[in-house]
This record gives sequence, structure tokens and C-alpha cells, in this order.
Amino acid sequence: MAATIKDIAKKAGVSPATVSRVLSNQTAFYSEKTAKKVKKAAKELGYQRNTAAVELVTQRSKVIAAIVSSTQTNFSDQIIDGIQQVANQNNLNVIILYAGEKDTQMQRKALETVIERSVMGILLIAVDLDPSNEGLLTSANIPYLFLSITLKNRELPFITSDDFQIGYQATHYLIQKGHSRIGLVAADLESVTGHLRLEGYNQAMHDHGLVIHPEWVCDGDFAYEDGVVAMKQYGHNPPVTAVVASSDLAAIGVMNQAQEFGLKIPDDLAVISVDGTKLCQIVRPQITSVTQAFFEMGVRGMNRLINWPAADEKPLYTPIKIVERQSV
Amino acid sequence: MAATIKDIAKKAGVSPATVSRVLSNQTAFYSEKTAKKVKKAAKELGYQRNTAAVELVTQRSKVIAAIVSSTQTNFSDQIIDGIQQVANQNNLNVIILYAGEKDTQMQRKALETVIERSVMGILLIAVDLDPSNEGLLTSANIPYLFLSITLKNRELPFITSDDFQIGYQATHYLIQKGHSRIGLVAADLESVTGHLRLEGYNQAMHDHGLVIHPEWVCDGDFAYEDGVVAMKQYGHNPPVTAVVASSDLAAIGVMNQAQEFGLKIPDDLAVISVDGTKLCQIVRPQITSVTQAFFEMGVRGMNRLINWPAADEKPLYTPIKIVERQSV
DNA sequence: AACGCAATCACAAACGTTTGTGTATTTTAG
DNA sequence: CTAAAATACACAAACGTTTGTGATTGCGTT
Repeated sequence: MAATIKDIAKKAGVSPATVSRVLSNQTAFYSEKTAKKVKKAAKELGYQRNTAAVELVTQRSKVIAAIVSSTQTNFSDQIIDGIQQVANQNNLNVIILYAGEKDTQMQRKALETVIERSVMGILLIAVDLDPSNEGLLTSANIPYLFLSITLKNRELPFITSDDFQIGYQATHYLIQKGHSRIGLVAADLESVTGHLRLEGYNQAMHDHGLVIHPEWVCDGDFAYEDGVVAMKQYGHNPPVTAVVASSDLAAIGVMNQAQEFGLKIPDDLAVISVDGTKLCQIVRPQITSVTQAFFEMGVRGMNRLINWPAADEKPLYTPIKIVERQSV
Repeated sequence: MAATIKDIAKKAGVSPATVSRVLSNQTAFYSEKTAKKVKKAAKELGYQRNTAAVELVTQRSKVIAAIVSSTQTNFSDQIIDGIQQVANQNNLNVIILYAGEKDTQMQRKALETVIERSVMGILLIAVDLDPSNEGLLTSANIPYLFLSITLKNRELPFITSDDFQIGYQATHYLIQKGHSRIGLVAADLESVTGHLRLEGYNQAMHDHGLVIHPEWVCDGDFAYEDGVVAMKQYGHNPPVTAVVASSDLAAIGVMNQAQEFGLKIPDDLAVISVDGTKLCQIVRPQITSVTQAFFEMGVRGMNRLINWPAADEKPLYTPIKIVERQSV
């Protein structure tokens, strides 16, 4: 059904080789006259290039794969925006695949899909790769980069925010505002990310001579529900006067549950969240947050992939900043 | 670098043809003994199939493309979840592409990308296709389906909610609750979707003998900001006692601005939104909504694509239901 | 011992493109 | 006016796989 390069060649009275060179603008190889004939024929036939054939012969593709885990909060959109922007500038295509959350099978399937297609680069957004899938990725001979996650395996390249700093600065900010009894919510302690944030939190407490109460930190998974269960654990008379929540959604969870308890935000309980997505601006009170540079993560990730294998760019971390709103 | 089927053939001492058949489980063609040898060799070489070659020769692919426009609110995640589920059941791959919002260029590029790859089906999620790109889509000879949008061009197949019913039922619900002065916010009147919802709204008002005030309907684009500007237009002493907002985000916008004005929700102003995403549950007060069956849209869309070209399934609309929460 | 039939495999063509190389044709230089 | 150089094109191989068809083997039956 679909027209091929040979059909065009026949119609224009030239060889397929010439058609190919015209269509890919190899200006040194053809005259303007034949170019016109070829382009006209191509248009009339509604020609669409067959990418499979192109990639087969050229042995490379112009697509970047972004593998995203379905996260509780939706910061990945911002990262993908950054990716898209750079892709457009460089005439690359971006395809996005879902890898579930902590779903080894889906991770594997997504990886196999993109490796079989031999994409030119793989960006893994917030995916905590199962060790059993690492081999697949590393031996595929395709540039790859983790985004928005700190990994156990430090050999794997990644770009993210400095999670220790996130924990430290959030806590430090609350201390500066006069708080000394500070909780940590939805910490996700099994992950490196969560662990580092906890360390930052601990360090900040320690630096200011505050005593650390392990029962003030609540585990969780960045989810809204984790925020509410944490707050329920604190109870009507919370032992803390402020909490740092590890995601915007978790922060909303604690705020809602706190209000359920009749507590006023920020007077009875101050809240600072990490991420700083639009959610912070649309809830009331608006949430003061440690805002991450997600868009920039996407941009830098793409640039790094494009310039592969660049010498190791040093700065692995995108900046964070505290945006003051109404919740503390 | 990467191992091919020929390498395996050499290593296992068989022909490439046999390797191919073993690897694709054409059980009628080989003995268990050679199968073992082949599989062993394949594993040792870390073989990954070259999809470009496969698709070139078989002339078909196992990927479904989902083209999404970057929407204000994020219901597309739910649709994609539905798509993914069916895809997994049928051993298909899903790739997602962004088409910007009302960006003709990006639409065209996304379409060309998937057509060149001759995917087996295209799902367009909430993309309002520019007429200039219609030809591309329709002449590509690839099954396609629009999701979550009502189109001007009724020739194009789509699955969505019944927008007239959305407008009608939302309005009717408010009337039943005793309201007679009802506004319509962020209506997106240029789109068919917005137009139909307005018709539903008008019809419901008319059916109950209520007078229609055109100045009570505010245009917009489903965005949060559209909600706040609409509310600002209504002012401190709004002429309406209830509004239907055309998205959850827009509803939050009016609610926030209303509270800014010192109005209590739902006592001074009732709000019903359409969509019913998780946002409705996490804001306070929780928003009563006309909830759409996004997940089901994805599922039905996929099934329709898979069974292409099925006889025209009749029910083009997925169900909607009103979920009562706290905002009216 | 000769035959037929499965079972198992190898051969080779085909998919649509890119690209190195060869070959006419035209242009330029001397 | 001739030779060299540049231009414009065609030929054909190659990419990695699938699949129709033909060849070989081994077995059981007479």
C-alpha cells in the first residue's frame, strides 16, 4: 500500500539512490532539476519514510526513550517538558514508556522494548531499577542516565537533586523559623533518597543542638495517604510543631489530617514539602516547599545523552531552593 | 557489537532460519535438542532482537502509540493506565508522545514519527487535531481513535464522555439541590466539547424553567487560572449561588478566589466540577464532581484498536456519574 | 531391501533504505 | 580543441530478520 522510494524513483525516472539523497538533502549529489521531480513525485504518492528500513541500514535511531515510573506525585511532567525542549532543538523524537512502580517485570519489558529498538539514549525518570535488570541496561551499549533518583549503585550515572541538602535545608529552615520539635513524614527510608534526606534532617538537628526523636520520623512512600497516617500517628496533640513532608502530596495529607484534628496551619503546625509542583500553589494554605529544578533535570539529562560519552560532567546535582508560601 | 541471529546460528551450529524459529517459538519446526542449544547460545551472547529488522520484514509492529496533548489537568494518566493494562494482556508495547497543546507543528511531528514507524494503532488523547494534519492521519492506513474529546469532524472515530450529558447532569444536580442562579466556568466555548456542555447546561436550565443569563458563563481553557478569573468577574457579591466548573483545576480556582472574597463553600457558593480526578479528594472542601470513566476510556479504546476494523461498536460514550463530596 | 512419510533443518528471497563506488556527461582549463 | 576535473546519476551491497520451499535424515512398513 504505502509508497516506497522505488515507486518514487520510477515515477520520477531516476534511481532509488538519487531519491534517497534528495529526500535527505545530500545536496552535493543531485541537481535542482531532479530534486524538483523527486519531491513532486514524493508528495503525490504521499510518501512516508519507513523508519524500520532506515534504522536497519544506518544502525542508529533518532529517538530518545524516557522510562518513567508511575509516581505518586506528577513532577515527571516537568522533567519530560525539559526533555522535549532539547529534543525539539536537536530534531530528535521522544517516546515515553511506563515502568509501573517497583514492578520488576514492567521495568524489564520497558527496557527490552527500547533496547530492541536500539534507541539512541535512555532516560530513566524516578525508576528504582531492580538489580536483576541492571545487566540489561548496562550491556546494551546505549547511553543511559537516571533522573530524579539517587541510586544505591553509584556506578550508574544520574542527575538529581542533592537529597542530603534537601533534608538539611528543609529542617534548617524550620529551625530558623523557631521550631525545635520537627517531624519527618513519608520518608521512604528503604530508598537511598529517603535515607539521605533523613541524614540531612539529622545533621541539621544535630548542628543546632536539638535532640533527635526517632519516633518523629514516619516512613512512607511519598503518597498522600502516607501524610495522613503520619499525622494520625502524631495525634490530636502532636509532639512536633513542624514537619517536613517528602512530597507535596504527603504534605497535603498531613495538612488535611491536621485540620481534621482542629489544628491550624501554620500556627499549630508548620509544614514544608519537597518538590514544589503546582499543587503547592493551589491548596490553601499554600505550601512552602523545597522546590526542585525538574525542568532543568530534563534539559541537562538530554544534553548529557546527546554529548555522549562526554567526559564526566562534574555537577551531578540540579539546584534546589526554598520557596516561601503560607504553610510555615 | 550486538549479537545477531547469525552469530547464534554459528555458535549453535544451525542455520539462521532455525534460530529464528526457535526464538519465536514456532514449535512445529524444530527439535527440543536444537532448541536448547540455540537458547543457550542466545543467552550467552546476550542476544537482543533487532526490532527494525523484524518490522521491516514482517511489515507490522506490536506497538500502540498514544499521542497526548499536554493538558492542564492530568486525567490522561488514568487513560494511559487503561491502555497499558490492555496492552500488557495482549503483549503489546505502548509508546507515548507529547503533542503540545494546540501546537500544529508538534502534532504533525508526533504523527509523522508514529506513522513512519508504522505502529499498529494510534490513540489520540485529548488532542484537538488541526485540520491540516487530518490527511496525514487518515491516509496512513493505520487504525486510530480519538479519546476524551468530541470532534468537529464526526467522521473521525472517538470515544469520550457525552459532553451534553455532562453539562446537563451537572446543572440538573445543582438545580435539584435548590439552586437556580447557576454559572458555567472555563467553558472553552470554541471547542465542540465546550459547546456541547453549554448546550446541556442551557437545556437543563430551560427544562426547569430557569432563565439563562449569558453573562453567567465564562469562557476559558480548563485551567486553574480560568477559574480564578471567572470568580473575579463574578465579584464579591456573585450573581450566582452555584457554578459548574469544566475541570477540577478550574473548580479549585473558583473556590480559592471565592474564599479570597470571604465566601464560604458550599454555603455561599456551591461548586461542582467535571473530571473527578484525585484532586477532588485532596482539596478542602472536597469537590463534588461529574466523574468521567477515564480508565475505561483507555481500555475500550485499546480493545477497539485491537479488533480493528470491527463493525462500528455503537456506544461511543463512556459512562459518567456524579460523585457527591463537600462542595455543594 | 525398498519405499514412503514425518520430522528436522538449510537455502535464499524479501522487506525499504543508505551509501561506497563506478560511469556517463558536462564543464573548465590550458 | 583536448585533456582533466567536476557534476550528476545509477548499480549493487548491506543492514537483521522472517518465511516459503526444498533437501536430508531417520523411522516404520511392506
